[in-house]
Amino acid sequence: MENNTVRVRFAPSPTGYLHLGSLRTALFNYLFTRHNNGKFILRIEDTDQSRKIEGAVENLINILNTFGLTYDEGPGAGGEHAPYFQSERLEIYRKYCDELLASGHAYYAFETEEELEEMRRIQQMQGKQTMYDRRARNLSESEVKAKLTSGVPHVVRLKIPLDEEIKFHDIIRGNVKIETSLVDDQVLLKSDGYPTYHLANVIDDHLMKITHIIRGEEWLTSVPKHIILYNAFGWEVPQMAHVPLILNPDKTKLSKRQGDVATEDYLEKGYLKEALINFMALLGWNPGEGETREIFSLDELEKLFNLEKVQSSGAVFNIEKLNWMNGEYIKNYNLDRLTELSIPFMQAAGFDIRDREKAKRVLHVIRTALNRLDEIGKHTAQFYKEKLEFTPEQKNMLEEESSQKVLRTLLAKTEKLEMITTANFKPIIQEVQKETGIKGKNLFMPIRIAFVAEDHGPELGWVAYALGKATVIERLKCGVH
RNA sequence: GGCGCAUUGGUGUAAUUGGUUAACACGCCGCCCUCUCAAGGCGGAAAGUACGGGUUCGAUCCCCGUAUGCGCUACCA
Repeated sequence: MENNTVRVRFAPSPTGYLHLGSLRTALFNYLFTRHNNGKFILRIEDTDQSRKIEGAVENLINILNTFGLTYDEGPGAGGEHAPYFQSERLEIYRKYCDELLASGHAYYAFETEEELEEMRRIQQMQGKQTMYDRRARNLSESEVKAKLTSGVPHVVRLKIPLDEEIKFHDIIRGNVKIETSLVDDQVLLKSDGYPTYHLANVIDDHLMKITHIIRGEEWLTSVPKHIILYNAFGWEVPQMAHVPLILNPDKTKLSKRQGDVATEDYLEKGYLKEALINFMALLGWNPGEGETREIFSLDELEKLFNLEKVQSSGAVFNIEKLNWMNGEYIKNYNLDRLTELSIPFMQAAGFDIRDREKAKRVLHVIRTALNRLDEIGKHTAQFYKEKLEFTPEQKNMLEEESSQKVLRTLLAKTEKLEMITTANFKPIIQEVQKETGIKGKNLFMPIRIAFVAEDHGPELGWVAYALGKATVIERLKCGVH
């Protein structure tokens, strides 16, 4: 039973923020795991000492949690394959690397980075392809021993078999084959003693019993290196699925240069996590079979997701559609939760939101106009005016004889109301219309202006509801002479 | 340059094992609703499936070639 449990991993390197592409990779991994009742493992690939960033891991875990992409094993969650930080597994890599050295699948190399650069420069000048010329493969045993004992800095490289063809199957792309003559003798162990991605990744995936590797397409061409490693160790190769890239509008790989790529930034702008998840899931995947719905909860996605329906070509990140989808979520969200989420944005816009009930009413009334929570300020402002300031045109409108009639009649009727609800104010306006014979713009505009000193906004009945009876009465009294 | 992957309206996608007026959504345009702004409803423009060859009675779907795009080509992941 243990043997056929699906085990999947998300293995980011902590960069300080979660790239949208990584979010989607994490999501696909998560969905695949849950769909198959498997285990989701989080592993931190922090083998690049030069890119260490303080707090990056905490941030990453935080984000995964807020999106509900919970993992079964990993930092904080424990698990029998700990530690889950590659930087804490150095001895493991070293041990397996020694094995490779002993079996002749790997070898020591002593070139400095400068020498390698020089080598590449020459190759480039000669029009040859740039790759390690494998010179250290010819070092005699005694030469190697001498350099080692005298402490010359060294790396360990993978001995790629010459002239073989590596074939493999990718769940998303089908069969792929690559000539080994084109594959570089990859560095496995760096001179600082840290493993490269390739070594650490293969060892950990095997040790952690990963059954399916789901990662970005940019890894596709390095699969042969990994397969050679699995073979050298005599390990079974996990199944693989390389998901398409997320692209900029100009079809290049989604990058920082052309907008926000950090998931955090989207949260800050008031995109809801449910909308982000929903949208990212549909970027490169769809349920197929004529399904035309597009709004899916995480639960629904878990039920529907399968790797076979993942697209094989890159998907442009269409922010217009995200905006629409986010708007859909805002319109249909539980109002109390929406209010909670909105409070920080209202605060940021400088409103006094101590009255939660009012904030809730305001949200109820303006949510249809919203695509993002950070747009809240401009739609909410009219409900939080301390005192009204009228434009000359608005003043004229209020002074009109008919306007005064409308306001007076409305005031009398409003005072009789116990409280204003979403439904009971509109009928009152209609009564005013009947009694005064005034209708259309001449009926509504004076009221709107008297209420909020604005020409636009939600329908009047709702404006009154959001304002509350006390304010409505007060404003009407102000408007009447 | 080499290698790999990809290619359905502007964008995301759909199209039972080859047979559809090539569907849905976003965006865009128009109309309706309406005090305004949104939302909502209705409708429209927009791809003959990158191009060229095959295979087939028939190809978006299978095969080959070309073009284009992207990715990789580090002691980064």
